[in-house]
Amino acid sequence: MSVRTRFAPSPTGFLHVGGLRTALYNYLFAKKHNGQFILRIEDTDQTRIVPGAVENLIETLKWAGIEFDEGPIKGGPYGPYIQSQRLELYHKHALELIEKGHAYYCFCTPERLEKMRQEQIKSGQAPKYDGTCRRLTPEEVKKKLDEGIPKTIRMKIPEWGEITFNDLIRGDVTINFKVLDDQIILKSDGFPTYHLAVVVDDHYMKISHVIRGEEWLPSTPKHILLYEYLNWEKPQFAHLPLLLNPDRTKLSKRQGDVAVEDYRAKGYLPEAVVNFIALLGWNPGDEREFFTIEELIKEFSLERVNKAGAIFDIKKLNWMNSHYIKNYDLDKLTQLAIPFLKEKGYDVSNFQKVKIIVEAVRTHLEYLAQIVDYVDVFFNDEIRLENGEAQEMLNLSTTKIVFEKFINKIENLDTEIDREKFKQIAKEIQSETGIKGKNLFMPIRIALTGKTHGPELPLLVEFFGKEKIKQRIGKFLKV
RNA sequence: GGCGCGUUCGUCUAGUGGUCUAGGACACCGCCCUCUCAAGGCGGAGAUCGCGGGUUCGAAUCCCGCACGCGCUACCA
Repeated sequence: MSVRTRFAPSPTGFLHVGGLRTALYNYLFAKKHNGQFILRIEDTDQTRIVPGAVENLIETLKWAGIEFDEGPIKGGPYGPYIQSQRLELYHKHALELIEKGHAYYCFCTPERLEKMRQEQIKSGQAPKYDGTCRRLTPEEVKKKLDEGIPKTIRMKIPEWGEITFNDLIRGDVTINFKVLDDQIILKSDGFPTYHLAVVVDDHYMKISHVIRGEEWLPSTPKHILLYEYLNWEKPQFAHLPLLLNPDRTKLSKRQGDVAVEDYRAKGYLPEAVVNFIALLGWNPGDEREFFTIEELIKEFSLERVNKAGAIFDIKKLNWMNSHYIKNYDLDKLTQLAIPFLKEKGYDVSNFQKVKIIVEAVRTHLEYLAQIVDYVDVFFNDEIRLENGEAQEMLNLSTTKIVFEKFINKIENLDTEIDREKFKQIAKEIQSETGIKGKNLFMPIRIALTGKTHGPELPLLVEFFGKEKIKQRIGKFLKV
């Protein structure tokens, strides 16, 4: 049987980093086994739907490099892949469950249910459906149905016994039926709840492995029961540990960014985000840390997924992202950096110049949005000495010689200056005058920028070009 | 409250009975490199393996209990 996994988010907003990891693991597992990865939209709660969320979800997965084989828009042999378009299927099987005696109509109002729950909690009991409608006679049911009273359908949980299932990550898990509720599987608005929809869809879509968050572990017995009631073959289950806030609660807003889009907007690279997230809860068993998505596919296995939740450590993500920034294709990186510069009003019309800037400052960046903190030196034409040390360097007796030589050599250049030519010139000045090291370079840096530290000098020189250099150095030569 | 799952440096983790006086990475500190700032290289500090009992010649690794954390307990997913 071929491996088929799925990522099944509800379209309630942005893609959460935890969701991205779930999607990634599903994708990696499917691809590792030459299987298919399916995207399915679980929009059975009509009250929580956010317009545009599906498009956004797809776009974000695409950004991350996670491609699905079947899903909304793209289609596939087992569609539609949006649950709100599969309602008849859920109805059909809900009815089948009633016929087989595994489910029943419930006419209890939400108000009564809520009141019942409150009383149960108050008296120290576990909140649980009291079974009122489970005990209705067929005649009573027919009568209420004929009267058109709003109804839901509940699945029957056996009154005693327990169920044990094997989780690929946690091993055998046993849960007693006593603690399970007669869950509503079809709501009064005609939509299924998660429990019915997930089982029906996973069956029809031939999902072989259900890989999802740990929050689903306690309700897995309900799903297994449904498979058994419907006489369907069960998939394998794997429940992933949760991603946590620094205070160990479930990763959430309010404690930093949780939407993948937030990271994208700040200029985190998709390769870095995917690499980092893959390592939160999984490791290759050796000490490698950097992986392309292809390498992840090759290495991934559920056996090496951890059981305990992992704190989302932004510092380590920053380190990993900075590593990717340092090694990224410079043209691509420049393209990605341009919007941040543009937004601050910097002139980005000359791509080659911008490229020099990016090359010069990339070692400082944890994420691209930070680039604007380092580029002032390239765009500010008003040179002002930043401190006494700068002045002291300029006062050095050797400085005047360096400046004169430098300008002279620049003027004799029949082409524009670049980093290599600058290095050559510096070498010449050194051999001709004996001035070297700090006394040679620092005055030039200061004359060009006013500052005693900054980007690599050869790149600054290449960026400014002959004219600007002559202007700036000339200014200090006159004084 | 009930049920379930989990627990190795601050964080991500390696570890499946002896090679663990517990390894790697991030962050932190120092040194080297260097015109500067970064980057990079090298090194340092940092974990009584949640606690208590067992089993065993020997336990981070197996068993039991406890504690703590998290999750679930909806006509939400």
